[in-house]
Amino acid sequence: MSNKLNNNELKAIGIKDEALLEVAGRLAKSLIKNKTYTKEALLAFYKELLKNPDSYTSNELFAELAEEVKSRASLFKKSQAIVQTFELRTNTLAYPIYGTEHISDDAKHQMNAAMQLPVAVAGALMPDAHSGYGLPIGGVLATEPNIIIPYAVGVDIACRMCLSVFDVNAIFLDQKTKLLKQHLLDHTYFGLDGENRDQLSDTIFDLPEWKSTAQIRQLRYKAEKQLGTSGTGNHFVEWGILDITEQTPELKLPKGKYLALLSHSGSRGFGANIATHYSKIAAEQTKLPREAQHLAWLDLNTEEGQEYWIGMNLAGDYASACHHQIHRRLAQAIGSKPVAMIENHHNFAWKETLADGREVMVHRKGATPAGKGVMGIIPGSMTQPGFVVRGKGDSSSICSASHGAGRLLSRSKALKTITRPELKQVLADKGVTLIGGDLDEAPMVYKDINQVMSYQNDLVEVLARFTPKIVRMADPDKRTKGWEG
DNA sequence: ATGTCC
Repeated sequence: MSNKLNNNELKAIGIKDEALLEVAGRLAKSLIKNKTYTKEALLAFYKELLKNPDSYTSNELFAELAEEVKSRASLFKKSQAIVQTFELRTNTLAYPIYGTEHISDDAKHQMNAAMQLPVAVAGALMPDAHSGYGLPIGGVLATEPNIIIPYAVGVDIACRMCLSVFDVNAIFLDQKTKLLKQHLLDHTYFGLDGENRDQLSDTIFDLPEWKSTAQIRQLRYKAEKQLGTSGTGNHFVEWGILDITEQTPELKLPKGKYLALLSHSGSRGFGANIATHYSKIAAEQTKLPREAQHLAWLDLNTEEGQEYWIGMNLAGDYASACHHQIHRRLAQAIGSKPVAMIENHHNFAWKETLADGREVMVHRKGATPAGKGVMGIIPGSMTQPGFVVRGKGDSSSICSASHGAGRLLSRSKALKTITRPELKQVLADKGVTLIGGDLDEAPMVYKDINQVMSYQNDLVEVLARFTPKIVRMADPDKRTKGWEG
């Protein structure tokens, strides 16, 4: 006879989400083991507690479960906060646009709307900008310091880059192409793959923030399963050649060509849930005219604002941990350790101080932090180089730079116009091996990165150039078309 | 970006 209640038995009486299952299961194990309750008696008791959690919040044994049930009930309750309606300013705050001739009018109109928000302080549009949801991708927006706009951070909170540099000659890439390709196949997981793989241990879940809100507790199990996985769309893990052109302490190595690993991904389902949940709450609390409705904000001086801030920052730490898992697995596979690691968020918000001394909240949605001396990575495409950069601290750009080349073609247009043979040809011409990847991520959907970089000479200094050689992305979307090799 | 339509 089992001495514990299994998840199916608990689910049958209505204990469904992961955080509740954990608490109820743990409690059951000890109470049944020490014979305080029989299984049947405890199930009956749980049913009663679910109906009436308030009656058990001061019960020594069951307070934790009762509180958890109560917090679950209030999670999606409509916020009691005051609904406030705002008008846009009639004047649009001026902002610089880098590479304006290659940026769509859509993206500019979206940025204009952001610069009419009553909470806007400053902004800038990066040379890879294109239209997004709310703030354009490539948009930088500084607001009053107590304001946070979920859609100016983006749905993939802490989408970020991570580069590992190995003290291994780049010749290794040609000599061991097959082996390196196999390592990517064995040690990277995209989309929903790999949720049941063996995990490396990680201290990320020791953070107390995982216990901070009901939503975060509820998402923890999913986050554990997805730790160290990549997403879909433009996410990738790739081996390539890092050509160090400036000797600098940050890159540790002398000028030359080295093996390097570059990854692009974010906070997976965890961050997406935080983002959509608080975007809804922001839209309920902050009513704005139609052209700015997706720029609704939360005030950090409210409970909801504080919760988003905690969730966003935890998503940042989680996304970073995901990259580190990927890099650890692949470093182990090649039997080496990186001598340097460069990384940066490009969908995030930070409390910063402008050059004139004003305290602000800087939202970067598809923009690389480029404060003075701050290291970052600006990827190009599968067939164009990415760049290791050091920020110059340029104040007009709000210490920011582009987060890549930027899209030239929308996903839908790319899927209609680019063919599989065209993609194969361009990869063959450039000597790039691709595992997975759909036509809407083909290199020709992106702007010319060299041109994009030419617009940001005042914003960043290039220290090294990364050329992708073996790329892994999510498999093509099976609903649109198959991948036949 | 997201178990991409609850």
